[in-house]
Amino acid sequence: MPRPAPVADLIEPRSYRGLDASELGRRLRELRKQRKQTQGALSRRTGIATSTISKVENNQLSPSFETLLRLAEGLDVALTELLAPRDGSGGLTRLCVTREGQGRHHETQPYHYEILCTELVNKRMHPLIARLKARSRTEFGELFHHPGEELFYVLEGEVELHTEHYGPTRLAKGDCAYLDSTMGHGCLSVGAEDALVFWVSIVS
Amino acid sequence: MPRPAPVADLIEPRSYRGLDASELGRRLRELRKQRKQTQGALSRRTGIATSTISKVENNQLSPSFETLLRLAEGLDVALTELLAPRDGSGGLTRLCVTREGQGRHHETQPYHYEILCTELVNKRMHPLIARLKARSRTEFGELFHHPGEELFYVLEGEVELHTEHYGPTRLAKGDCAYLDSTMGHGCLSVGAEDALVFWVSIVS
DNA sequence: TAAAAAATTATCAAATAGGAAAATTCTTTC
DNA sequence: GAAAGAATTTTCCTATTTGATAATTTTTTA
Repeated sequence: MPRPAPVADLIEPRSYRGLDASELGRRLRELRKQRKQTQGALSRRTGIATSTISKVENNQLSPSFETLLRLAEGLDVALTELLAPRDGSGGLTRLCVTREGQGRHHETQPYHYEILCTELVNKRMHPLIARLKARSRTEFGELFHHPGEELFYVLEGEVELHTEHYGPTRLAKGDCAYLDSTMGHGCLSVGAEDALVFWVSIVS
Repeated sequence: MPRPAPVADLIEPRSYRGLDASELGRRLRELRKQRKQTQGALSRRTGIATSTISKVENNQLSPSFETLLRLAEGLDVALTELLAPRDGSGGLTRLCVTREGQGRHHETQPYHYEILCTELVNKRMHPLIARLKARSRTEFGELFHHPGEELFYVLEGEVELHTEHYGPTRLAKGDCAYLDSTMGHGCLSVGAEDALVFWVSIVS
Protein backbone atom coordinates (compact mmCIF):
# COMPACT_ATOMS: atom_id res chain seq x y z
CA MET A 1 0.00 0.00 0.00
CA PRO A 2 1.42 3.43 -0.95
CA ARG A 3 2.17 5.81 1.88
CA PRO A 4 1.45 9.52 1.96
CA ALA A 5 4.41 11.75 1.27
CA PRO A 6 5.95 13.39 4.32
CA VAL A 7 6.03 16.77 2.56
CA ALA A 8 2.26 16.84 2.52
CA ASP A 9 2.29 17.06 6.30
CA LEU A 10 4.70 19.96 6.31
CA ILE A 11 2.70 21.98 3.89
CA GLU A 12 -0.02 24.11 5.39
CA PRO A 13 -3.02 24.17 3.09
CA ARG A 14 -3.59 27.41 1.27
CA SER A 15 -6.14 29.53 3.02
CA TYR A 16 -8.85 30.23 0.55
CA ARG A 17 -10.90 33.39 0.45
CA GLY A 18 -14.09 32.40 -1.21
CA LEU A 19 -17.32 34.27 -1.25
CA ASP A 20 -19.26 34.32 1.93
CA ALA A 21 -22.99 33.87 1.81
CA SER A 22 -23.73 37.57 1.82
CA GLU A 23 -21.50 38.30 -1.17
CA LEU A 24 -23.03 35.97 -3.69
CA GLY A 25 -25.77 38.35 -4.72
CA ARG A 26 -23.43 41.23 -5.39
CA ARG A 27 -21.18 38.93 -7.36
CA LEU A 28 -23.97 37.57 -9.50
CA ARG A 29 -25.23 41.01 -10.32
CA GLU A 30 -21.70 42.17 -11.11
CA LEU A 31 -21.18 39.34 -13.59
CA ARG A 32 -24.57 39.83 -15.17
CA LYS A 33 -24.06 43.57 -15.60
CA GLN A 34 -20.59 42.98 -17.01
CA ARG A 35 -22.27 40.91 -19.71
CA LYS A 36 -24.95 43.55 -20.17
CA GLN A 37 -27.64 40.96 -19.60
CA THR A 38 -30.96 41.73 -17.95
CA GLN A 39 -32.52 39.42 -15.42
CA GLY A 40 -34.98 38.52 -18.13
CA ALA A 41 -32.27 37.52 -20.59
CA LEU A 42 -30.49 35.47 -17.97
CA SER A 43 -33.79 33.89 -17.05
CA ARG A 44 -34.36 32.83 -20.66
CA ARG A 45 -30.86 31.37 -20.93
CA THR A 46 -31.08 29.43 -17.68
CA GLY A 47 -34.75 28.66 -17.23
CA ILE A 48 -34.64 30.29 -13.82
CA ALA A 49 -37.40 32.75 -13.01
CA THR A 50 -36.49 36.40 -12.86
CA SER A 51 -38.04 36.53 -9.44
CA THR A 52 -35.55 33.96 -8.26
CA ILE A 53 -32.66 35.80 -9.86
CA SER A 54 -33.78 38.97 -8.15
CA LYS A 55 -33.91 37.24 -4.78
CA VAL A 56 -30.48 35.75 -5.23
CA GLU A 57 -29.04 39.11 -6.23
CA ASN A 58 -30.53 40.64 -3.11
CA ASN A 59 -29.32 37.83 -0.87
CA GLN A 60 -32.86 36.93 0.01
CA LEU A 61 -32.31 33.27 -0.60
CA SER A 62 -29.52 30.76 -0.80
CA PRO A 63 -29.77 29.11 -4.19
CA SER A 64 -29.40 25.38 -4.62
CA PHE A 65 -26.41 23.80 -6.31
CA GLU A 66 -28.58 23.15 -9.37
CA THR A 67 -29.45 26.81 -9.57
CA LEU A 68 -25.85 27.89 -9.09
CA LEU A 69 -24.75 25.63 -11.93
CA ARG A 70 -27.40 26.98 -14.27
CA LEU A 71 -26.59 30.58 -13.37
CA ALA A 72 -22.90 30.04 -14.01
CA GLU A 73 -23.69 28.43 -17.34
CA GLY A 74 -26.02 31.26 -18.29
CA LEU A 75 -23.24 33.72 -17.57
CA ASP A 76 -20.71 31.64 -19.51
CA VAL A 77 -18.41 31.30 -16.54
CA ALA A 78 -17.05 28.37 -14.62
CA LEU A 79 -18.82 27.88 -11.33
CA THR A 80 -15.60 28.66 -9.50
CA GLU A 81 -15.45 31.97 -11.31
CA LEU A 82 -18.84 32.83 -9.89
CA LEU A 83 -18.06 31.61 -6.40
CA ALA A 84 -14.42 32.49 -6.00
CA PRO A 85 -13.52 35.54 -8.00
CA ARG A 86 -9.83 35.46 -8.53
CA ASP A 87 -8.14 38.03 -6.48
CA GLY A 88 -5.24 39.97 -7.81
CA SER A 89 -7.29 43.00 -7.07
CA GLY A 90 -7.21 41.74 -3.49
CA GLY A 91 -3.69 43.04 -3.80
CA LEU A 92 -1.90 41.12 -1.07
CA THR A 93 1.52 41.66 -2.55
CA ARG A 94 4.18 39.47 -1.11
CA LEU A 95 7.72 38.43 -1.62
CA CYS A 96 9.89 35.88 0.08
CA VAL A 97 13.53 34.98 -0.54
CA THR A 98 15.41 31.99 0.83
CA ARG A 99 19.19 31.97 0.48
CA GLU A 100 21.15 28.86 -0.41
CA GLY A 101 21.16 26.45 2.51
CA GLN A 102 18.85 28.62 4.64
CA GLY A 103 15.65 26.60 4.24
CA ARG A 104 14.06 24.46 6.93
CA HIS A 105 15.68 21.01 6.95
CA HIS A 106 13.66 17.89 7.34
CA GLU A 107 14.76 14.27 7.29
CA THR A 108 12.77 11.35 5.96
CA GLN A 109 13.75 7.84 5.06
CA PRO A 110 14.34 8.21 1.33
CA TYR A 111 14.89 11.97 1.13
CA HIS A 112 16.58 14.81 2.94
CA TYR A 113 14.45 17.90 2.38
CA GLU A 114 15.33 21.54 2.57
CA ILE A 115 12.02 23.37 2.49
CA LEU A 116 12.19 26.86 0.99
CA CYS A 117 10.26 30.08 1.50
CA THR A 118 8.61 28.76 4.64
CA GLU A 119 8.09 32.28 5.98
CA LEU A 120 5.42 32.79 3.38
CA VAL A 121 2.20 31.08 4.31
CA ASN A 122 -0.79 30.78 2.02
CA LYS A 123 1.35 30.20 -0.97
CA ARG A 124 -0.01 27.75 -3.49
CA MET A 125 3.24 26.13 -4.57
CA HIS A 126 5.80 24.63 -2.21
CA PRO A 127 9.44 24.69 -3.29
CA LEU A 128 12.09 22.52 -1.71
CA ILE A 129 15.41 20.94 -2.41
CA ALA A 130 15.64 17.20 -1.93
CA ARG A 131 18.72 15.04 -1.61
CA LEU A 132 17.82 11.52 -2.71
CA LYS A 133 19.23 9.03 -0.25
CA ALA A 134 17.68 5.79 -1.47
CA ARG A 135 19.69 3.86 -4.04
CA SER A 136 17.38 0.97 -4.79
CA ARG A 137 13.69 0.43 -5.18
CA THR A 138 13.57 -1.77 -2.07
CA GLU A 139 15.52 0.74 -0.02
CA PHE A 140 12.97 3.41 -0.97
CA GLY A 141 10.06 1.40 0.36
CA GLU A 142 6.48 2.04 -0.70
CA LEU A 143 5.95 4.76 -3.29
CA PHE A 144 4.45 8.03 -2.09
CA HIS A 145 1.07 9.17 -3.23
CA HIS A 146 -1.03 12.15 -2.22
CA PRO A 147 -3.37 14.64 -3.86
CA GLY A 148 -1.79 17.29 -6.04
CA GLU A 149 0.84 17.72 -8.70
CA GLU A 150 4.57 18.10 -8.55
CA LEU A 151 7.56 18.78 -10.70
CA PHE A 152 11.26 18.60 -10.20
CA TYR A 153 14.43 19.70 -11.90
CA VAL A 154 17.66 17.74 -11.47
CA LEU A 155 20.44 19.90 -10.03
CA GLU A 156 23.09 17.26 -9.43
CA GLY A 157 23.61 13.56 -9.92
CA GLU A 158 21.48 11.02 -11.71
CA VAL A 159 17.89 10.22 -10.79
CA GLU A 160 15.68 7.24 -11.41
CA LEU A 161 12.01 8.10 -11.20
CA HIS A 162 9.72 5.23 -10.29
CA THR A 163 5.96 5.51 -10.65
CA GLU A 164 2.99 3.30 -10.31
CA HIS A 165 1.93 3.39 -13.95
CA TYR A 166 5.09 3.97 -15.96
CA GLY A 167 8.39 2.16 -16.17
CA PRO A 168 11.40 3.66 -14.33
CA THR A 169 12.90 6.69 -16.07
CA ARG A 170 16.46 7.99 -15.78
CA LEU A 171 16.95 11.74 -15.46
CA ALA A 172 20.24 13.60 -15.65
CA LYS A 173 21.25 17.08 -14.53
CA GLY A 174 19.11 19.67 -16.32
CA ASP A 175 16.16 17.33 -16.92
CA CYS A 176 12.70 18.15 -15.64
CA ALA A 177 9.72 15.94 -14.81
CA TYR A 178 6.10 16.79 -14.08
CA LEU A 179 3.70 14.32 -12.55
CA ASP A 180 0.35 13.78 -10.95
CA SER A 181 1.06 13.06 -7.30
CA THR A 182 -1.90 10.73 -6.89
CA MET A 183 0.04 8.24 -8.91
CA GLY A 184 2.52 6.38 -6.69
CA HIS A 185 5.97 7.94 -7.18
CA GLY A 186 9.48 8.02 -5.79
CA CYS A 187 13.01 8.99 -6.82
CA LEU A 188 16.30 7.18 -6.36
CA SER A 189 19.90 8.27 -6.78
CA VAL A 190 21.68 6.12 -9.33
CA GLY A 191 24.90 8.09 -9.93
CA ALA A 192 28.11 8.09 -7.94
CA GLU A 193 26.87 10.82 -5.56
CA ASP A 194 23.46 11.40 -4.00
CA ALA A 195 21.33 13.29 -6.50
CA LEU A 196 19.98 16.73 -5.68
CA VAL A 197 16.71 18.02 -7.14
CA PHE A 198 14.75 21.25 -6.95
CA TRP A 199 11.20 20.20 -6.28
CA VAL A 200 7.91 22.04 -6.41
CA SER A 201 4.72 20.57 -5.12
CA ILE A 202 1.15 21.78 -5.10
CA VAL A 203 -1.41 20.10 -2.96
CA SER A 204 -5.00 19.21 -3.82
CA MET B 1 2.05 51.20 -16.61
CA PRO B 2 3.13 47.59 -16.04
CA ARG B 3 2.74 45.17 -18.95
CA PRO B 4 1.46 41.62 -18.74
CA ALA B 5 4.15 38.96 -18.81
CA PRO B 6 4.65 37.21 -22.12
CA VAL B 7 4.64 33.84 -20.37
CA ALA B 8 1.03 34.32 -19.50
CA ASP B 9 0.18 34.24 -23.20
CA LEU B 10 2.05 31.00 -23.74
CA ILE B 11 0.35 29.25 -20.93
CA GLU B 12 -2.94 27.75 -21.88
CA PRO B 13 -5.33 28.39 -19.02
CA ARG B 14 -6.00 25.28 -17.05
CA SER B 15 -9.07 23.68 -18.48
CA TYR B 16 -11.59 23.58 -15.75
CA ARG B 17 -13.91 20.66 -15.46
CA GLY B 18 -16.47 21.54 -12.87
CA LEU B 19 -18.72 19.06 -11.20
CA ASP B 20 -22.07 18.41 -12.73
CA ALA B 21 -25.04 18.07 -10.46
CA SER B 22 -24.89 14.29 -10.33
CA GLU B 23 -21.25 14.23 -9.20
CA LEU B 24 -21.52 16.35 -6.11
CA GLY B 25 -22.60 13.48 -3.90
CA ARG B 26 -19.76 11.22 -4.90
CA ARG B 27 -17.34 14.08 -4.43
CA LEU B 28 -18.60 14.95 -0.97
CA ARG B 29 -18.39 11.36 0.15
CA GLU B 30 -14.90 11.05 -1.30
CA LEU B 31 -13.67 14.06 0.65
CA ARG B 32 -15.34 12.95 3.83
CA LYS B 33 -13.89 9.44 3.58
CA GLN B 34 -10.45 10.82 2.80
CA ARG B 35 -10.64 12.63 6.11
CA LYS B 36 -11.97 9.54 7.83
CA GLN B 37 -14.96 11.45 9.12
CA THR B 38 -18.36 9.87 9.60
CA GLN B 39 -21.53 11.63 8.59
CA GLY B 40 -22.12 12.11 12.30
CA ALA B 41 -18.78 13.85 12.83
CA LEU B 42 -19.33 16.09 9.82
CA SER B 43 -22.80 16.84 11.08
CA ARG B 44 -21.40 17.95 14.43
CA ARG B 45 -18.81 20.18 12.76
CA THR B 46 -21.26 21.82 10.39
CA GLY B 47 -24.58 21.74 12.18
CA ILE B 48 -26.10 19.97 9.20
CA ALA B 49 -28.21 16.91 9.93
CA THR B 50 -26.79 13.52 9.00
CA SER B 51 -29.97 12.85 7.08
CA THR B 52 -29.22 15.84 4.91
CA ILE B 53 -25.63 14.78 4.40
CA SER B 54 -26.82 11.36 3.40
CA LYS B 55 -29.23 12.81 0.86
CA VAL B 56 -26.57 15.06 -0.61
CA GLU B 57 -24.15 12.16 -0.89
CA ASN B 58 -26.79 10.16 -2.72
CA ASN B 59 -27.74 13.05 -4.98
CA GLN B 60 -31.22 13.11 -3.57
CA LEU B 61 -31.18 16.84 -3.09
CA SER B 62 -29.38 19.87 -4.35
CA PRO B 63 -27.97 21.67 -1.32
CA SER B 64 -28.22 25.40 -0.96
CA PHE B 65 -25.21 27.69 -1.16
CA GLU B 66 -25.33 28.05 2.61
CA THR B 67 -25.15 24.32 3.03
CA LEU B 68 -22.35 23.99 0.51
CA LEU B 69 -20.31 26.58 2.36
CA ARG B 70 -20.79 24.84 5.68
CA LEU B 71 -19.92 21.46 4.22
CA ALA B 72 -16.73 22.78 2.68
CA GLU B 73 -15.80 24.38 5.97
CA GLY B 74 -16.50 21.18 7.87
CA LEU B 75 -14.21 19.31 5.50
CA ASP B 76 -11.52 21.97 5.78
CA VAL B 77 -11.47 22.59 2.08
CA ALA B 78 -12.10 25.60 -0.07
CA LEU B 79 -15.50 25.55 -1.67
CA THR B 80 -13.85 25.39 -5.06
CA GLU B 81 -12.04 22.28 -3.97
CA LEU B 82 -15.35 20.66 -3.20
CA LEU B 83 -17.00 21.81 -6.40
CA ALA B 84 -14.15 21.64 -8.86
CA PRO B 85 -11.83 18.82 -8.00
CA ARG B 86 -8.61 19.29 -9.87
CA ASP B 87 -7.83 16.70 -12.43
CA GLY B 88 -5.46 14.51 -10.61
CA SER B 89 -7.74 14.00 -7.70
CA GLY B 90 -9.92 12.45 -10.38
CA GLY B 91 -7.05 10.00 -10.74
CA LEU B 92 -5.95 10.88 -14.24
CA THR B 93 -2.39 9.73 -13.75
CA ARG B 94 0.12 11.47 -15.92
CA LEU B 95 3.79 11.91 -16.30
CA CYS B 96 5.87 14.13 -18.54
CA VAL B 97 9.63 14.44 -18.83
CA THR B 98 11.58 17.13 -20.67
CA ARG B 99 15.29 16.54 -21.26
CA GLU B 100 17.87 19.28 -20.95
CA GLY B 101 17.53 21.72 -23.82
CA GLN B 102 14.49 19.98 -25.29
CA GLY B 103 11.83 22.47 -24.16
CA ARG B 104 10.02 24.90 -26.43
CA HIS B 105 12.11 28.03 -26.89
CA HIS B 106 10.60 31.45 -26.87
CA GLU B 107 12.21 34.84 -27.15
CA THR B 108 11.08 38.02 -25.43
CA GLN B 109 12.77 41.32 -24.83
CA PRO B 110 14.18 40.78 -21.35
CA TYR B 111 14.14 36.96 -21.20
CA HIS B 112 14.90 33.95 -23.32
CA TYR B 113 12.50 31.22 -22.22
CA GLU B 114 12.72 27.48 -22.55
CA ILE B 115 9.28 26.21 -21.64
CA LEU B 116 9.27 22.70 -20.18
CA CYS B 117 6.78 19.84 -20.13
CA THR B 118 4.64 21.47 -22.81
CA GLU B 119 3.26 18.09 -23.90
CA LEU B 120 1.26 17.99 -20.71
CA VAL B 121 -1.80 20.19 -20.87
CA ASN B 122 -4.06 20.90 -17.92
CA LYS B 123 -1.17 21.07 -15.57
CA ARG B 124 -1.46 23.69 -12.86
CA MET B 125 2.16 24.76 -12.65
CA HIS B 126 4.26 25.88 -15.57
CA PRO B 127 7.99 25.22 -15.39
CA LEU B 128 10.48 26.96 -17.59
CA ILE B 129 14.09 27.99 -17.73
CA ALA B 130 14.78 31.65 -18.31
CA ARG B 131 17.98 33.31 -19.41
CA LEU B 132 17.95 36.89 -18.21
CA LYS B 133 19.08 39.19 -20.98
CA ALA B 134 18.39 42.59 -19.46
CA ARG B 135 21.26 44.13 -17.50
CA SER B 136 19.67 47.31 -16.24
CA ARG B 137 16.32 48.44 -15.01
CA THR B 138 15.80 50.68 -18.01
CA GLU B 139 16.77 47.96 -20.45
CA PHE B 140 14.15 45.71 -18.85
CA GLY B 141 11.36 48.17 -19.44
CA GLU B 142 8.08 48.09 -17.54
CA LEU B 143 7.78 45.45 -14.86
CA PHE B 144 5.55 42.48 -15.60
CA HIS B 145 2.39 41.85 -13.68
CA HIS B 146 -0.34 39.27 -14.10
CA PRO B 147 -2.59 37.15 -11.90
CA GLY B 148 -0.97 34.22 -10.12
CA GLU B 149 2.13 33.34 -8.19
CA GLU B 150 5.61 32.38 -9.21
CA LEU B 151 8.89 31.21 -7.85
CA PHE B 152 12.36 30.80 -9.24
CA TYR B 153 15.63 29.18 -8.32
CA VAL B 154 18.92 30.61 -9.55
CA LEU B 155 20.89 28.05 -11.57
CA GLU B 156 23.71 30.27 -12.84
CA GLY B 157 24.90 33.83 -12.55
CA GLU B 158 23.68 36.62 -10.36
CA VAL B 159 20.16 38.00 -10.40
CA GLU B 160 18.65 41.27 -9.32
CA LEU B 161 14.96 41.01 -8.61
CA HIS B 162 12.97 44.22 -8.98
CA THR B 163 9.44 44.54 -7.71
CA GLU B 164 6.84 47.19 -7.37
CA HIS B 165 6.69 47.17 -3.58
CA TYR B 166 10.13 46.06 -2.38
CA GLY B 167 13.61 47.31 -3.02
CA PRO B 168 15.81 45.42 -5.51
CA THR B 169 17.21 42.14 -4.15
CA ARG B 170 20.33 40.32 -5.26
CA LEU B 171 20.14 36.56 -5.63
CA ALA B 172 23.06 34.20 -6.20
CA LYS B 173 23.21 30.64 -7.48
CA GLY B 174 21.17 28.37 -5.17
CA ASP B 175 18.87 31.13 -3.92
CA CYS B 176 15.10 30.90 -4.28
CA ALA B 177 12.39 33.57 -4.42
CA TYR B 178 8.63 33.33 -4.25
CA LEU B 179 6.32 36.16 -5.20
CA ASP B 180 2.81 37.24 -5.92
CA SER B 181 2.73 37.93 -9.65
CA THR B 182 0.16 40.69 -9.35
CA MET B 183 2.91 42.80 -7.93
CA GLY B 184 5.04 44.26 -10.70
CA HIS B 185 8.23 42.21 -11.06
CA GLY B 186 11.24 41.60 -13.24
CA CYS B 187 14.71 40.05 -13.08
CA LEU B 188 18.04 41.35 -14.37
CA SER B 189 21.42 39.68 -14.81
CA VAL B 190 24.07 41.47 -12.82
CA GLY B 191 26.98 39.00 -12.98
CA ALA B 192 29.60 38.54 -15.72
CA GLU B 193 27.41 36.11 -17.65
CA ASP B 194 23.66 36.10 -18.32
CA ALA B 195 21.93 34.52 -15.34
CA LEU B 196 19.89 31.34 -15.72
CA VAL B 197 16.92 30.57 -13.51
CA PHE B 198 14.49 27.71 -13.16
CA TRP B 199 11.09 29.31 -12.98
CA VAL B 200 7.69 28.02 -12.02
CA SER B 201 4.55 29.99 -12.52
CA ILE B 202 0.93 29.37 -11.68
CA VAL B 203 -1.81 31.45 -13.18
CA SER B 204 -4.96 32.75 -11.52
C1' DT C 1 -42.33 65.78 -18.51
C1' DA C 2 -45.87 62.31 -19.50
C1' DA C 3 -46.71 57.96 -21.43
C1' DA C 4 -45.01 53.62 -22.74
C1' DA C 5 -41.83 50.09 -22.36
C1' DA C 6 -38.55 47.58 -19.94
C1' DA C 7 -36.57 45.89 -15.89
C1' DT C 8 -36.86 44.64 -11.26
C1' DT C 9 -39.16 43.32 -6.99
C1' DA C 10 -43.14 41.47 -4.11
C1' DT C 11 -46.72 38.03 -3.45
C1' DC C 12 -48.31 33.63 -2.89
C1' DA C 13 -48.92 28.64 -4.27
C1' DA C 14 -46.21 24.52 -5.38
C1' DA C 15 -42.01 22.14 -5.13
C1' DT C 16 -37.91 21.10 -2.85
C1' DA C 17 -34.52 21.27 0.97
C1' DG C 18 -33.51 20.32 5.73
C1' DG C 19 -33.99 18.29 10.50
C1' DA C 20 -35.56 14.75 14.21
C1' DA C 21 -36.07 10.38 15.02
C1' DA C 22 -37.06 5.65 13.52
C1' DA C 23 -35.48 1.88 10.57
C1' DT C 24 -32.05 -0.30 8.31
C1' DT C 25 -27.46 -1.72 7.08
C1' DC C 26 -22.77 -2.30 8.13
C1' DT C 27 -18.92 -3.33 11.77
C1' DT C 28 -17.11 -4.90 15.69
C1' DT C 29 -16.82 -7.94 19.57
C1' DC C 30 -17.44 -11.90 22.03
C1' DG D 1 -22.23 -16.51 13.94
C1' DA D 2 -25.17 -13.86 17.18
C1' DA D 3 -25.47 -9.66 19.76
C1' DA D 4 -24.17 -5.03 20.39
C1' DG D 5 -22.72 -0.91 18.62
C1' DA D 6 -21.87 2.37 15.03
C1' DA D 7 -22.94 4.36 10.67
C1' DT D 8 -26.11 5.29 7.21
C1' DT D 9 -30.59 5.69 5.09
C1' DT D 10 -35.69 6.39 5.35
C1' DT D 11 -39.68 8.56 6.95
C1' DC D 12 -42.31 12.29 7.99
C1' DC D 13 -42.85 16.87 8.98
C1' DT D 14 -41.42 21.92 8.83
C1' DA D 15 -38.81 25.57 6.64
C1' DT D 16 -37.06 27.39 2.57
C1' DT D 17 -36.62 27.86 -2.24
C1' DT D 18 -38.70 28.44 -6.75
C1' DG D 19 -41.86 29.95 -10.37
C1' DA D 20 -46.09 32.45 -12.17
C1' DT D 21 -47.98 36.56 -12.01
C1' DA D 22 -49.00 41.03 -10.15
C1' DA D 23 -47.06 45.35 -8.49
C1' DT D 24 -43.55 48.55 -8.55
C1' DT D 25 -39.63 50.99 -10.09
C1' DT D 26 -36.55 52.48 -13.69
C1' DT D 27 -35.58 53.67 -18.36
C1' DT D 28 -36.82 55.14 -22.88
C1' DT D 29 -39.35 57.75 -26.14
C1' DA D 30 -42.14 61.18 -27.90
